[in-house]
Amino acid sequence: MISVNVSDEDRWKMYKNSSPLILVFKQFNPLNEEIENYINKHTFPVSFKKNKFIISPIDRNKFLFLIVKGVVRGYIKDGKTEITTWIAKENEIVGTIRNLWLEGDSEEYLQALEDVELIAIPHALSDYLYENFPEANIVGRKMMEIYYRSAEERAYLCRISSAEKRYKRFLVSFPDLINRVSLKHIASFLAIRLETLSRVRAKM
Amino acid sequence: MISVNVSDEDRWKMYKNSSPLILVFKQFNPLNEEIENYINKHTFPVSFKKNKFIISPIDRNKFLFLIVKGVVRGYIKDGKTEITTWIAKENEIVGTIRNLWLEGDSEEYLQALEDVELIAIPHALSDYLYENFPEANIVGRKMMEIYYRSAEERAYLCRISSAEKRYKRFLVSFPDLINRVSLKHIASFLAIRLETLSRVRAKM
DNA sequence: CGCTTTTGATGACAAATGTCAAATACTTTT
DNA sequence: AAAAGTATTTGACATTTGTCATCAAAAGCG
Repeated sequence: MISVNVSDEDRWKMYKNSSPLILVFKQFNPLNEEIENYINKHTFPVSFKKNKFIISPIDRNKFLFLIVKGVVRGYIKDGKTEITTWIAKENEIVGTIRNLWLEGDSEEYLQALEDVELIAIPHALSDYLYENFPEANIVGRKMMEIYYRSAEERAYLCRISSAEKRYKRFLVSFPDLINRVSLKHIASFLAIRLETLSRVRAKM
Repeated sequence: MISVNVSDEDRWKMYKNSSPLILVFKQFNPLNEEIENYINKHTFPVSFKKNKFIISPIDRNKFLFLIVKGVVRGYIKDGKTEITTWIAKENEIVGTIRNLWLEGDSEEYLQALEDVELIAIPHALSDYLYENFPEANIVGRKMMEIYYRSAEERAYLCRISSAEKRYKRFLVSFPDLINRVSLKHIASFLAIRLETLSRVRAKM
């Protein structure tokens, strides 16, 4: 379960009249007061310590999360090995989009790679906003376009032929993550072993 | 340039009162008559022979295309090698989404892998629909969610550790493409060499 | 139909990457 | 500061995949 502890309560009060989510949404479209109030009422902050898992199986598919502070990775278990499929930071929204293409096929996990502060966005809220506020669909559509592009970049990145070239592309595409994420996770994201990444870096 | 030849004209007449695009959109949300008319007026069919390129540099970023018939691949040139990043078939919409994350960095091409029939969707039309019809944003948002999932699947697929496992995943995720796409392109999509794919298949 | 081009399969070998083990460097905790 | 736990590097070697050459099969074409 997602636990709301004391410091979360404080943050909740702090954010009460203006969830950081509002600022993100407003980058895409103006919002009226009614929708802002609704968002403020139905989102809440949560925090996780470094290395903790953000979604327990129980809460899977109940929330999306805006990252207010910190870095989060998403990964899928393929037998014993973990495959990191994305790494996200501040002002990005993460979480499993529902209606998985191949449901039940492989489970996705989210893990905090730093102490993180998140805003939880219940899927029930998204549903309500999409149903009742046309502008929510504008915001959602524009954000999905951006997330689609970033997923395409990830799909391209891992098809680059050599470990070295993939790493170089990573440096260009995600320059800010290099110093925040351990090489272990970067290697997993690049679909190479830690030792190979270490050698690629030594050579450069 | 996109050329509209005689048979395209015929198809245009045939589709005049109901672009196949309408049917696709209606799977996501009802459309009123006004928007239907607008779509019918501003989309048009085009066709390409097998192996032809669908977007010339001149027309890059001017259209999306609904695939009515056939298979299309998208690829990016990485030096001399082509990297196939997706393969799409009937009822999917393809084309470069504007506002590339890293613009000018790498060029994306579209190629017909069978004789294809497409409906061209000018970006100007998308813009107009999003501006003037709230339901267009509902349709767009829902479609982008689906395309996002499929991009995530592609990003996951190519991170699977061995050629054989990637191929097996491909068989499960894209069963209908096996018999329509040459192994050359499947190998490129799986980020392995044709010879490797050939050996993986021989072993199975 | 015969010719040419493309596609796919296979062998021999090279190069890249993975695996395992150990050493070193960093962080965190006590 | 010492101890314990991670993170990263490095070496030796195994395995996978790529490369190049060749051949056969299939598809396209006059």
